[in-house]
Amino acid sequence: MPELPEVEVTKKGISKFCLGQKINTVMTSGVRLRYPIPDLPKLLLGKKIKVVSRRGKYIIIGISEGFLLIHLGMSGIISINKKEQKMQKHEHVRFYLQNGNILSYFDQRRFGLVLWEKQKISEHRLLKNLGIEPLTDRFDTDYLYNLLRTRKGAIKNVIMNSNLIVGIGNIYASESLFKANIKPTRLACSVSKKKCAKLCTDIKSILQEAIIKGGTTIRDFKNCQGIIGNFKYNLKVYGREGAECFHCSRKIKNIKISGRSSFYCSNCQR
DNA sequence: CTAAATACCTGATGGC
DNA sequence: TGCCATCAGGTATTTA
Repeated sequence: MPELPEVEVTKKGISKFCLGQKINTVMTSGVRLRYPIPDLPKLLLGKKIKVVSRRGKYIIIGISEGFLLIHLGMSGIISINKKEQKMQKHEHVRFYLQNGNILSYFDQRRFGLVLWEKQKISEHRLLKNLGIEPLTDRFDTDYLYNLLRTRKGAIKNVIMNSNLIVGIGNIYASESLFKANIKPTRLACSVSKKKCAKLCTDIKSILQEAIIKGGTTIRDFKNCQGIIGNFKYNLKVYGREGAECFHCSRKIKNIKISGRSSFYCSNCQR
């Protein structure tokens, strides 16, 4: 489900409710996510939330003496509410905060994770090999060109590889490549420097706009206050198989690239 | 080293 | 109604 924009929206949303808050109670489902959930009640009771940040699609919550590392997988949602109720289906972690807010982590498919890390967070095995943040200034034409020039795989796979660039998933890969007029199957090494310049700015503008729109909700995604994202109205190719290209009116195609649906216009993208 | 396939889950959907 | 196959926003691990 969530790519960089959805994770950023989630992170921003929960920050204002949790920053500086002490954790009064912790509950867990006892069900295993991608990895087993650690003994959070023992670890976090009475501790204070100091910082909330994001690295790629990971949310990092800094709490006295350690970090909570959270990933939403395909179906994860973090919600904030105030009223007490029974643990719900697919609710795996719940924090009762001092200010009365209850923060819950839901994940239907359980591809996500909630881990506790006491060491330096950037050294964590799941974070240390992550690629560049696409919304930083360091991610520019030269950086992208140098990344692509040596890769023989499909450009779509390369920009989705989180060890190279973080945060771009199946939706925003298709959308960025459409905007840059690059066919998703094109070999990365065959993309010219001029095209790299366009792709670089298009990736940034797509992600930025998606954040502003509150993310993309196809089916499940909601921000921490239960509000869906509206970037789906900006989608030009994703999910539009058989519909007319907004630019040239030809039919949008859907092919599999490494097993993932990939939408594009065979006329506008080369 | 790179690139593609596989496995991990639940649930929705469509064909027969 | 039921059953089966396929699909879904991710990614660590395995295989080639």
